[in-house]
Amino acid sequence: MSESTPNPLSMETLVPLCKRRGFIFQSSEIYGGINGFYDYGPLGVELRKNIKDAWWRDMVQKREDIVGLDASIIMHPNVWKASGHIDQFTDPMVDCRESKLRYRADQLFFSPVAVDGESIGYVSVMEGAGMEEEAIEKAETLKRKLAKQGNLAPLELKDYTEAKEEERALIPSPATGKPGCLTAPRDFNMMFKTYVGALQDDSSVAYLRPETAQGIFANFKNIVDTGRVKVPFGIAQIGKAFRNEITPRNFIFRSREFEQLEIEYFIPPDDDLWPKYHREWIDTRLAWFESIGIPRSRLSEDVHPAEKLSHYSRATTDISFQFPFGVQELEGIAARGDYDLKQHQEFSGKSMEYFDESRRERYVPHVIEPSLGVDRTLLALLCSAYDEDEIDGEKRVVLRFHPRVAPYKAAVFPLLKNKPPLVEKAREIFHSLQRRWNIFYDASGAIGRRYRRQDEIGTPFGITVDFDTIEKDGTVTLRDRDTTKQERMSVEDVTAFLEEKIEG
RNA sequence: GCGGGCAUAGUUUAGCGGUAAAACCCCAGCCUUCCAAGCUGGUGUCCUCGGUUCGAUUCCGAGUGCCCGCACCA
Repeated sequence: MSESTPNPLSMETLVPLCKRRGFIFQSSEIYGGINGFYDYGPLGVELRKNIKDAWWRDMVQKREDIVGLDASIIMHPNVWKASGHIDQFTDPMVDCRESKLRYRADQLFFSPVAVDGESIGYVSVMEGAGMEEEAIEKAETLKRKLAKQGNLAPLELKDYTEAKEEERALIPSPATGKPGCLTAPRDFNMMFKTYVGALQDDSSVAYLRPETAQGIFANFKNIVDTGRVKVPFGIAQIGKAFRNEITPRNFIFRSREFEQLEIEYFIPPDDDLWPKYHREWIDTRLAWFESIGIPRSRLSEDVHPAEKLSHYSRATTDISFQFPFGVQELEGIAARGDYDLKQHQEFSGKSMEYFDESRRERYVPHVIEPSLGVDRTLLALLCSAYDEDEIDGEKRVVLRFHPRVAPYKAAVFPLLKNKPPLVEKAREIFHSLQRRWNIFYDASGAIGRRYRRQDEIGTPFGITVDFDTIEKDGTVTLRDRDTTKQERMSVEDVTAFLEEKIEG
């Protein structure tokens, strides 16, 4: 669509447009705003809903092997113990006051250095392949600096979370080598905490879910028992999730409240099977992005290197999008093995085994997880759709949304507002189309202005009632957003035309 | 969380120690037979709270928000 144009959109252009046209507002703006939360206005909510509907239609309703679910946001706290979020969503962080660098305390290692039994200080290194050699080198340097003679005692590397307070004063920063400038480890738990019931004590603590996936795993047994599903099959869910991000950034890209579109696709546990399913899902998802108007040229596959994989993951491939602020993840497609179901089996004491009739055996299925952010997709759509061109020497801003996701599918105009027969006919056409789609009606201002207004909110078609419509042949003009070309067609043909463009 | 920058109308900006301006947008009306035309009218707590001052939108402090860098990001 707009692939040929360079489209050098900056966030400084997009954010005001989103506000001006009612797509996205900062949350609680009248109170000064709240960091990391956003509200969707009249057009944003339509765009959002169209993304979710398209996904649900294509991933759930049009497939025989996927069923839907809508689990609650607050679940039993043990769900998060089993999933590992209570322990591992907490990353103890350490700041270096000198270099302003930040480290994860569990990735930072230190050791006392002793020469002939006399302690001469500490060394610190970052976790990594050569960290032991690096530590020895640093210890030698320290020994030379202090002009000590003798034998270096073997180093004992421990991670920084185990450092005692008196040790922290002596441990140098790995960057500057200066002792005592590292802070104590501080916890950043990313889960929002709340209390269930009237009593606000430790027994009533609950969490807002940081991902929708666990609601699916927690219902696996229910769906297997009642859903008439057979492996391989998937469970899909759309819902809000919450993460207390340290630094929300880049508009709605990383916010503290966001919505996920997730599928857990359960497959047999054979080691040679999952790569095939993983690949299939990557291809399915890429094709879907293209079907809603995100050009393939701005999408890429990023394979997570083995050493950066999460503890549960066998392989993760991100589908990334070229945002104005860089290439960033839209969707993660992870091969999660049987980690989650096994964890819930252990913590709940309930069997998560599935009986495979065709193989006459029981197993805990493995899973492929395509996990997408609605808000990120919406931002990617806005970035893909935004374009500027020139009509008769006038600059035009146009959002070239695919008709399927466009907030309004068409706008209906009487050519002139002060001629009642035109208005009457336009209202009639508007009401008739409105029964099926979200349609805009506008009578105010010059016709050119009305077209431009619709261009800027991405309405793909304009339908104008003029004197030929009421006096001659009953045809209207249908104006195309992308080309600005018009063609005449009968009112009856308009419906078929729109249907073809939107649903076809 | 750290460092730097910024905050005036819906948007983009100007301006001043004496209660604020332009353009565009938006709304209503007039006019208008297809691409932001014209005319008339309308819409504003200078982010918040403190301090200095006779007087603060302006100077100072704190808070909040936004942007950039670092770090973090299941």
